Amino acid sequence: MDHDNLSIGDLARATETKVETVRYYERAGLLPEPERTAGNYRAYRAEHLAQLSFIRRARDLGFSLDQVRELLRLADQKDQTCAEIDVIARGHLAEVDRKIADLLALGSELRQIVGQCGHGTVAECRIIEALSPTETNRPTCNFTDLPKPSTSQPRVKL
Amino acid sequence: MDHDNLSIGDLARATETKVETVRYYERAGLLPEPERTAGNYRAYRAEHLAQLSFIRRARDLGFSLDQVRELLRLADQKDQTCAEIDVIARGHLAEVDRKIADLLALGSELRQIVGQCGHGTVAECRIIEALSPTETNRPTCNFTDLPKPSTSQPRVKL
DNA sequence: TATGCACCCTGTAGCTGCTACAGGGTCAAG
DNA sequence: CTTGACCCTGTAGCAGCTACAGGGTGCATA
Repeated sequence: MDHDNLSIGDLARATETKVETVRYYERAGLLPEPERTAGNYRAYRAEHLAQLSFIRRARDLGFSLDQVRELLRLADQKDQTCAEIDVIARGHLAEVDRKIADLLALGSELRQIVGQCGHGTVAECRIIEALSPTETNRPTCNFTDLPKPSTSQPRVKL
Repeated sequence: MDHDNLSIGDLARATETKVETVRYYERAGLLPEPERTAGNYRAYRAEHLAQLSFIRRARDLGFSLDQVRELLRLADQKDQTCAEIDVIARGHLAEVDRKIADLLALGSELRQIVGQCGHGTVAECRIIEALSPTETNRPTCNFTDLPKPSTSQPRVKL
């Protein structure tokens, strides 16, 4: 590849991305289609490198691909206010905080269960017991009085 | 459905699971194939309800389907020690703790970035700036001195 | 000149854990 | 006899990649 063009492999190495992922981002509309060489190789330039770096950094910070697409679009409108950018970033932060709270709750529940294990036989295992339906923890079902469908919260996404 | 059999809908309601998910668990080998009625309907019994409750509880605690399969298998060997169960549970707890740590780090980084936003134009937006490659934050690339592929840590799974 | 090797291309399938159809069959009530 | 709620199978979709298969390109070396 000549002096100011980068092959897909160069770009991938420079951003610690897999080659397949770079192609995936192109298909997904996150990275513009680059020029091609005579041999049909992708030929990237500095702007692609900058854009892919931006994408990677945003991904590292946990933004979804949709959010990254939005951020890229907004980042291009240099004279607009950054209110929308702020909304995306704050929304994502709120999501991260929510996940931390969920995981903390989960972690303490798990820790409690694990802490009770007496290292005996499976029959007396408190972990299995904690997972099994008990008198107080049994799903409501005496085969005649089933509960109605409930719209419960979606469960924690790990 | 007769007096001590449950239809898939009954089972789903009793465990707050979608019908499709129950069938999925069967295909995935988590739930044994039940008997069928004359009309080819699945006919579940109390043991299926107990097992599905176990699965749901384990899933709520964030165990993977593979882990749940293992737990179910181990839970069946009542006279063995629960050492393997303990290993799975502790391993999962360690994973949850790791994710919490990752998310806390991520959250504080995000909070710092968001806190710097001056609500001006995109051109001066500190959020975009934080995402962009900078002098100190640029991917190593002067087009002649590219870094070698590095085996970095996998990024945080949100 | 041949050949080997590293790299590139496209296209497709796989991963997790569901969820959502489409296009049909079953069954009890009215 | 129709309506409606349920059930069946099979397949495709979501995110965000990752991993081939089956080929082509480009450069160094024997």
